[in-house]
Amino acid sequence: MGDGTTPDFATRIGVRIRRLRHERNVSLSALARDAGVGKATLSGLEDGSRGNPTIETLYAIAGRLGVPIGALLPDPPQEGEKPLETIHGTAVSASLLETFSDADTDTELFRLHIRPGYVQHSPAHPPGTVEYLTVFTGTAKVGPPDALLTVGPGGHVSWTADVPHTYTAISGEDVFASLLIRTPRN
Amino acid sequence: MGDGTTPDFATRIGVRIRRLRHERNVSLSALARDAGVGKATLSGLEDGSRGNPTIETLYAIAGRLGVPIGALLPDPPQEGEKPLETIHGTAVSASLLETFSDADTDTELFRLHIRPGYVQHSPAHPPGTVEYLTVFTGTAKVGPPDALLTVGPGGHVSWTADVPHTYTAISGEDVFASLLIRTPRN
DNA sequence: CTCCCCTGTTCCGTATACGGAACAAGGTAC
DNA sequence: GTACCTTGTTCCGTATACGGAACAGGGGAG
Repeated sequence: MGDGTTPDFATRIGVRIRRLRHERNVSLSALARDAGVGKATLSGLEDGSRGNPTIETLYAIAGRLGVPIGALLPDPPQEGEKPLETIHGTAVSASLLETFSDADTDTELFRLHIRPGYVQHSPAHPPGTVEYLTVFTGTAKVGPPDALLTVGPGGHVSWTADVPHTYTAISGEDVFASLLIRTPRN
Repeated sequence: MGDGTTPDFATRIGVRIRRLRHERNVSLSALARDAGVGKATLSGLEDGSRGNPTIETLYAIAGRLGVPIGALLPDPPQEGEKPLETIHGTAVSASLLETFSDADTDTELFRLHIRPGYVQHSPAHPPGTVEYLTVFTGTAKVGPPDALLTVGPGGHVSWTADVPHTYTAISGEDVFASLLIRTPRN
């Protein structure tokens, strides 16, 4: 490996950890102790000599710093242009930004890009699934074919997505939006 | 280690990877090859027998799947209560889930928890900043003091946040919500 | 049937991330 | 001065994550 990965990958993580640690005025020893990792590990990580930490290690450190893992890492990988083809993505590309599980619901947050000129079809999701769309730029027409909703910049709509539904960018403009999909568990 | 970490930590990652892979209709072999990791590694990761992957491995896989690292991981660690210093969080804890930069705007996505019984004050953000709040549970009253907005479960509001504003959970119920803050750059 | 290409799993030697311990250096107390 | 507590670094044996290779099984093609 090591080829696709950025060269200074190691140091970048180290710098972020050290910065976050200093912001909180905790010593290396203290953070290591509280996070349950060896001082050697943390020291090596921070100065970049230990390049490739384990998730468990990173988790412990991030947890103790009160930040999500993502905050410790260089910007998302996104090799080349693989935006994550959603369902049959000619019109829509969706990047899954985050998933989190509440007591009885799974939530997925996507960042959505709808290209004009096509209609994106999405099949029915499990019963009770609700989608929340917040549009930042452009105007979109979304929802079940018999109950399409139009939503412009700054607008927000939601619909139950347990029936087939579509996404369309209208007025020839690209649509950028965030999409939250909430699925009841079981 | 292994004490603070959830027990099924390993399997959770595996399940997510497998689900994302299946959604994309790629085989394990293909993903392993394209991501530049061993099939053994990926296989073990997916079925949970390989519990504690290296960041480099996870990065390669996430990159190839087109998702940020966070999407592969169980909920943010957040040991104890270290919610990422909001403003002066007695009433609100906010976890920064993701930040992304568009051409001229920085977007921050928070997961918000508003505790009832207090009023959370937030100072003015830079001019042009807009906040988008989507409430999942509870009812919140938010916005500038002279233009408070009430929003219940499933509801969504937005307001320009370049003036001081407040967050309150009303009706004695905890509010869980997602908050997007969009700040124009320069 | 054989041959080929694919699937995902398991085996195993090597590389390395891990934490405990020892360490030098800097403060403070007395 | 000594004694003690920090700080962050380095040494080193052990545990383990890694990928290459071998593997069993499933479809087609002919």
